[in-house]
Amino acid sequence: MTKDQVAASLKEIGTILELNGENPFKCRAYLNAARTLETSPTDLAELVRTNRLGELPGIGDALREKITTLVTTGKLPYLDELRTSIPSGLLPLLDLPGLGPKKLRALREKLKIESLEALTQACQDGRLASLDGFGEKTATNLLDSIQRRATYRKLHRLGTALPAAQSLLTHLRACPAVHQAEIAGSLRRGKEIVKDLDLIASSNKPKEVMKVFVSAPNVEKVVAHGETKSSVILTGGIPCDLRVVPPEAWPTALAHFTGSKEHNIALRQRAIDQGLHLSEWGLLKGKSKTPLKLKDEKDLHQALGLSFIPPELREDSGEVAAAEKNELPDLLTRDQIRGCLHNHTLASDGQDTLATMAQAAAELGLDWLGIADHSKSSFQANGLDAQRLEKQIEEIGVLNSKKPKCTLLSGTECDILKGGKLDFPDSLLQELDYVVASVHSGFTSDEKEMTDRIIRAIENEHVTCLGHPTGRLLLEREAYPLNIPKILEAAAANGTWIELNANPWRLDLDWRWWHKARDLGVLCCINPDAHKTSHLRFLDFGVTLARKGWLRPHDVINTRTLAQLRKLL
DNA sequence: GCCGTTTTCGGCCCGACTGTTTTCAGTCG
Repeated sequence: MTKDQVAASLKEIGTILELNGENPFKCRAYLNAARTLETSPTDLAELVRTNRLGELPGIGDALREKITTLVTTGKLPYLDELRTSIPSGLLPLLDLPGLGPKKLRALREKLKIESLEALTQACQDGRLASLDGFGEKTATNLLDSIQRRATYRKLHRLGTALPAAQSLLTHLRACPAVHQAEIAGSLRRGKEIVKDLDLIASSNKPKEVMKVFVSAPNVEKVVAHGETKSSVILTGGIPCDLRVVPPEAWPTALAHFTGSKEHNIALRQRAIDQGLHLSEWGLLKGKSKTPLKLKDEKDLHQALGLSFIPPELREDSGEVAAAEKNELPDLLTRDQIRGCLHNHTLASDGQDTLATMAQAAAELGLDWLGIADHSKSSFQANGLDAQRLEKQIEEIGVLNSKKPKCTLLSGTECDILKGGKLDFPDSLLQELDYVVASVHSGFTSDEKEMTDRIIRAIENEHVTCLGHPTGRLLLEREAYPLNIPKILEAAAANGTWIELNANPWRLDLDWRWWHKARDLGVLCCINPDAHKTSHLRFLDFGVTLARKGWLRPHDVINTRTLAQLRKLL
């Protein structure tokens, strides 16, 4: 059983226990363990084999035993038994906003509700409203939730969420009552997928700010409208929360609403250990009612004995311990990016010419731009054959002879065929400045086959960089099965770079692996995979995700000057 | 169910909003 499958099983246990009215802390222990596994970059099978599971935080004897059983046998009698205690239609009901374990339990015991249909019926015929603790409003809201279910459940890619948040932010900042306003939540932490948008503002007139917020042009429905907190659904279905705090609470509030939840818990625990009390309203010393004076988040972290923790790192994955020892990495920044390697033109499936792409890259401040059009086996993308590629190499030579602001490099995005053979012969590959090798076919292979296939390409001396390593399309297509630790080791052994594909649909390799990759000595290449000039801006997403993966400037080849790059190549 | 250099038992982050209530439980982030 894979790590994600084990994590899903633990989550299921925690949820069923909640529904059965178990001790909430016991439930949380299972949910915490699931998260620990999901975020741990280590190989689960390896941990089990070497009996080191217990070293993970939050995993004690009971969980170690259950995880071991899951990994080695693929089953868990305890979970099977739990499943028989609840009907299959019950769990999905928990996804409805406003319906938690306690209410669902009451509905099940008093009204025998065990499915969406039964719930809808009870809301409509008045039985639900007549229950203790329920009422008319609850029934209406639940019916509304059921109707909007698809919308509420939707997740959103960074590429769509960020522009929506920025436009709301502009709307808020135009309000004179607003002191400061910022994007918070998972979006500020640079998550590749977000559930909702979190905005925060400081003001002495919160009511006015809230009024401006709920009446913003792209608000479709107001879910909650309070003095300091409101929730809306935007057209397109993205939920958005706004919190408004007085200006003096800005640093603690910004930190609080940026999260993550787990990071916040770690910080609050740290505050308690130091005789302090931390909440969104401020940092209090002992029994004092007056918050310490803080200028910004840096001040807050300092007051807790920490160096400043950038938002991207706040996932409770070692950042607090590193900040305590002043060992946080000096993260990559956008202005350090000088070029990128994986871009397309009209020759294959891109929409702009070589010259236009070079011009656009220069306008973004890039010194060098690699062109890597598809190879011949990618028929669907009008891949180049040897002859057309030779012609492109010549064209690039001509353009470069005019000494443009941004120098072009000749490359290819060469298909890795089944079995690991490349789509072009070595004799052609060696004429190029570099080679990005990617998989575009045969996604149904099993893990071993796909891993071997890719490693064979990594071992080819002409392959510079592995393109979009897992082939995932966020919220659309799963990654193909791959042993990523093995891929990373092969890349390290052969000096092959790994792409961080910055297209918001991909963001592949996933940020969760980069810390490990970095420690293995694997170099990262951030690539927009641009199919038109406007896509070059995807580099911003790439930088965010690289930061999230703890990458420093020298871990990323995009920071090299053209001369340094040529030497490396 | 996990955890511990004050604790091996008794804690486990903290607060806003809603809807149902006359003081609070449930849900959410």
